[in-house]
Amino acid sequence: MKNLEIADLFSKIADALDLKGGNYFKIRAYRRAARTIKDLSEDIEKIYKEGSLTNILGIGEGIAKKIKEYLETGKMSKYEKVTRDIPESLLSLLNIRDLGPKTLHILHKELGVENLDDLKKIIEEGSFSKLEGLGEKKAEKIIEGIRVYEERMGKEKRFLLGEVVPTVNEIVKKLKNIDSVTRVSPAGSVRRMKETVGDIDVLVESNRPNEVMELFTSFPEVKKVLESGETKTSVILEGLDIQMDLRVLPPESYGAALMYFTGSKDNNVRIRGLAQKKGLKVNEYGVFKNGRRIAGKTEEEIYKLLGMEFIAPELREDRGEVELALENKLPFLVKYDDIKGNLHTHTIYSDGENTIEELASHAIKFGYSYLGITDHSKAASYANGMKEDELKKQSDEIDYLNEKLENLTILKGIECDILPDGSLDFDDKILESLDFVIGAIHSGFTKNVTERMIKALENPFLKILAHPTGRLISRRVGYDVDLKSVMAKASEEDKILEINAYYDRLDLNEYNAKEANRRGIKLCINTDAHNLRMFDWMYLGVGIARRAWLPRNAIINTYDLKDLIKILKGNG
DNA sequence: GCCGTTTTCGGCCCGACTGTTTTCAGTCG
Repeated sequence: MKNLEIADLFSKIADALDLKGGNYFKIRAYRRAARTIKDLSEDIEKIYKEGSLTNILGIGEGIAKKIKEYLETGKMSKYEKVTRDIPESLLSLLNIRDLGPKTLHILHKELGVENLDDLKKIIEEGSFSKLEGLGEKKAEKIIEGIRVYEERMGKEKRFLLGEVVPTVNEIVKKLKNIDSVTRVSPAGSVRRMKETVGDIDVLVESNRPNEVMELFTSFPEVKKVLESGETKTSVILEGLDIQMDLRVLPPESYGAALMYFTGSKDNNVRIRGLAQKKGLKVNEYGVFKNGRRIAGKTEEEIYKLLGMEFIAPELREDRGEVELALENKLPFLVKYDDIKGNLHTHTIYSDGENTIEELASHAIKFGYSYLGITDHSKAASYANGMKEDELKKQSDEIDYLNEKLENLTILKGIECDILPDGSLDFDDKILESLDFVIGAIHSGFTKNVTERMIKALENPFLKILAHPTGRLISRRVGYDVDLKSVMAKASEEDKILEINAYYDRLDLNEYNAKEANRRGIKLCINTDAHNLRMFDWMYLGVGIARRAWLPRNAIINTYDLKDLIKILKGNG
């Protein structure tokens, strides 16, 4: 897949043009194309060969031609032309906060800055502040920007969604406790449930913004205040060292502001353009007609006024959702409380921290009607995998508990290792005695993974394939696997793929989940819980499913027990 | 560079905060 390479080229073209003071809209078009291509789930080469590049929103004749050139020759003359006189070391300086294209262009032209060392030097020497329009304060801001930039080695720092949500919830709770605050909501990529986020946006409804800002900036969680005005305050938080932007707006604007600060940027641009054609103006204060506000209290009334369906935050990425909303054709998404059970959990029988009974009472607290117990099989020695006799003992315990429990059914499952030869870790006879079998690869990540998965999927008792790519977002790319072939097999054999909701896995990711659904493959959202706290991750998995536009019936653990068993037993 | 149910040309979202300024440009989201 050359998607990322190509996206990167367009992104650099945009940066280079930006630096040279090129046409704003042209730059925006390149940036948008870069983002779109980066987000594509399909191989761009395949799309090119089908001749359907220009069917993609934001890719027209010009950009399609450049993609064609790159795919056929390995070069993109436009890129080479615009970056000829701009070293890459200069372009990357655009990632420094408070140092934008205009300033960098001047520094390059007037003082010959080409890289980070040059930049540091001219600031130290004082020649920076001598330039017109630049002063000491600006220099200080850029020095701070350089510090952060170096810490991140020039890369954009992203945080795992699951990593920041507890902090967000904590701060939201505190903001709600402020007297003059009537509504609070996370916005931005946190609200859109992106698997990684760059910063935290929170929106507050209040008629006393100054009071809110003052209280907020004195929270112990706040490490440093970057800027603070009447409607917007930016800070760096303790611990995660993440930027958080707080916005405060009055009730009549809260919905408009929520919509705007939720984004995405591309979605906003599209909505505002749409409004403009209808003779309306949309900003974070409301919808205006001839200067008069006609909506803004809630997102719902704004969408309605614009003649479109409500768009769930998870869909707001400008991937065609605006067009569908106008035609009332948005998918009916799976909801967070549609989930009726967790089907991948571990107990003290293998590497979990809790007993079956403890998990069961926790599942009841979640309002679940079933719970799948799936401890590791014997090959998973690192995880204290179960031998045959332990599995039997566990089975007896589950029978006993099921007699006792009224509102929950415990299902007998196993997370069975897929061995190096693609066979499963227990005999078919044992597997047959269980309610369902999850297959998983836990060793040999680079050894014939595709073949092993395909062979395992042929086993009639394996129903669910766990964490199909094996990735850990922050730590490893995952198995060396041809997911397309695995999906083809899963579709043929009527098997289920897991969305593992553990916050560092989120595997399948949203793109793969969408592809699986397109192929008619059913999915299952599990938390892979090793303790009670890990049940909480379920909402992350549902977030992925919603971002993948999945309807409820694509997810088997939204089904009633009766229908679920039919599927797990292969009669569904 | 992209795009079109008034348009194949002429538009392209809109505002907050800061610093260096006396009215605005740059940066960010």
